[in-house]
Amino acid sequence: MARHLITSAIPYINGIKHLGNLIGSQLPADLYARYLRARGNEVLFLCATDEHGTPAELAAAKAGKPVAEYCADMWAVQAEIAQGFRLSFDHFGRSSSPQNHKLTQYFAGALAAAGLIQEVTENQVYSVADGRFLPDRYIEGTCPNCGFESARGDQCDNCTKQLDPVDLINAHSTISGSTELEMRETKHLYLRQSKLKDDLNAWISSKTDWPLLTTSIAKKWLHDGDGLQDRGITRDLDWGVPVKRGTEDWPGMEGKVFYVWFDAPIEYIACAQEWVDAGKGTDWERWWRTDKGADDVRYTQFMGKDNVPFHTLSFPATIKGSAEPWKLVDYIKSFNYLNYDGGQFSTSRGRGVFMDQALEILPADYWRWWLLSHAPESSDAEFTWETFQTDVNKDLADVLGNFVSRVTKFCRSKFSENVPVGGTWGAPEEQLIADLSTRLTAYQGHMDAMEVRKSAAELRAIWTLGNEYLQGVAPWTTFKTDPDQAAAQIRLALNLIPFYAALSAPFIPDAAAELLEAMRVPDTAWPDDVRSALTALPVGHAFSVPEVTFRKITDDERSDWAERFAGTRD
RNA sequence: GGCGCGGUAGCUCAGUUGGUUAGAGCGAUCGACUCAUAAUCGAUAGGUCGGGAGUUCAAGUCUCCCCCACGCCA
Repeated sequence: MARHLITSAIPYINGIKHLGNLIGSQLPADLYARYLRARGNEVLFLCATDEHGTPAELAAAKAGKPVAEYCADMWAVQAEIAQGFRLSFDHFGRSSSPQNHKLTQYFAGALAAAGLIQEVTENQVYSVADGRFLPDRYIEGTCPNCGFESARGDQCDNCTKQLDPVDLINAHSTISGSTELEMRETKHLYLRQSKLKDDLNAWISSKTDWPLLTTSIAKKWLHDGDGLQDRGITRDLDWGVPVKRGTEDWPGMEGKVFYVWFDAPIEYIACAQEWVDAGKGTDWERWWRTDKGADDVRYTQFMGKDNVPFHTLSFPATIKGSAEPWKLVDYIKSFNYLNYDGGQFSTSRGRGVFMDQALEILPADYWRWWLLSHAPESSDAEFTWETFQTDVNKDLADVLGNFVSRVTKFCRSKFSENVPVGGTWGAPEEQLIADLSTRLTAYQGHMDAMEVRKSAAELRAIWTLGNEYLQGVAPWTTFKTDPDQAAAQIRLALNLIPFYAALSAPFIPDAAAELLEAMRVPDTAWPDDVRSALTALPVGHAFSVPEVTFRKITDDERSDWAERFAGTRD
């Protein structure tokens, strides 16, 4: 069996993520991780919180907490919600961990030694009242061109004219409102990505099997304008990884930290160290160092399209530039955006459903199924309450849930709560096995290829085969003239339940577990062979009729939720 | 303004390297069944594949122009 390293883009720390964020990386990554584990592969699935940068500092200030405390609290919140959605991370780390601090500084040292770090002195806007340098997005003023009052430091959103912060009339800090701004000289480190352009280009060009979305974004950044630009990797902030060259101080860089986009991807590696230090694993290097056993690892990253440039270029530049045998990503699966009811999900405006709210109103499996079966793979996708209600009711309650219900209840009323004896298989059963085998092969093919929507459609078709079979052989009719034959039919149908549970677990793990429990099957292997899987339950095996596995979403609930989540989050 | 992803049945989407009557699910209509969460199963209807021009024996599928929507950027 193969070894798979899987990472999901790490969510930013400042608040709870919405469903669009969830389906953009963590959820499909979890689907893949669960599937590969079920198929017997060795999997290391990592995620973490991305904690550094100005937004975290501001959010902490707004919450009235020291930033370290705020981040620790929010990490705990996000970890709990991730658990609520059954995201099966082997470790959920933090980019602020000591391991990441050390490793980030280590990479900076290696890049410097390779001649890929350049020290640049530049002028930036400094806010005396805030006591800090201000990124362009935190400076506003009146546009000298059109008079728009909320023009940002880098451009006017009204007339689109490109601006310099010094051009603005009445320029002020959006943090404090202070107009006491001045230009100050400051020194920063730049990663000379341009020197790695050819190497990165050749590498990206060799990835012909990557999603178009991934490679097209990468190539745009490589070739647009003057090509790949050198990138500042330090900031004048307090909260972050202190700038060091390995373990040594970096003269002239005192009091500065690495830019969040430099240290965040390195957390993928540091997270594996955290995983070991937490006592969950024994050797992280065999996942990350190709000279120490990671050469047979297949590394897959999941992310939304906004993260693609950093994962196709910036982070690979860090890895390649270090000239050390770190594991490079083998496959990048990227996703478009999920829209909410005709518009965008909006964290700032509280528009749409957020992860904590979703779990308050429905079990995780409902969301997992709908989001995955509508994953925005080829283009942006649309969430509406109408489709959510009809799809979930139809797929989960009517097709799968009701199948389990009709089979177990029929058996209980005509036979008992034990797998009945008697009868033999004939043509309909052979046909069912053939059909299931065909679809199982297709399902596995789509899952292997990370074709999420197609996988969901195939799984649903497998569920439907059970209903088709029952409708065809009609055990309720057979029973009147040939109870033994009806027993054979319902025995087969009962066996379909654990079979479905095994195949469905990557999508709907809780429901799958409930079905196995009801059927009194302690554990189930992936059904490589359909025929043997459908004879797994021994005659006389006791089971119980499960509770309603999926209740339906009512019209009242749908309209209530549509109203509740349309506006502002309180 | 530049760039990017799209524009396929009422809705959500599939459509490999151009090749027979363009597919699926939902919804709709009709029928079957009655074991089941008023569930299920079957059948039928529904599309000038955004518009136009071109290449070709043949284009949803390639080329050019235009329109629309969304996103990114300067």
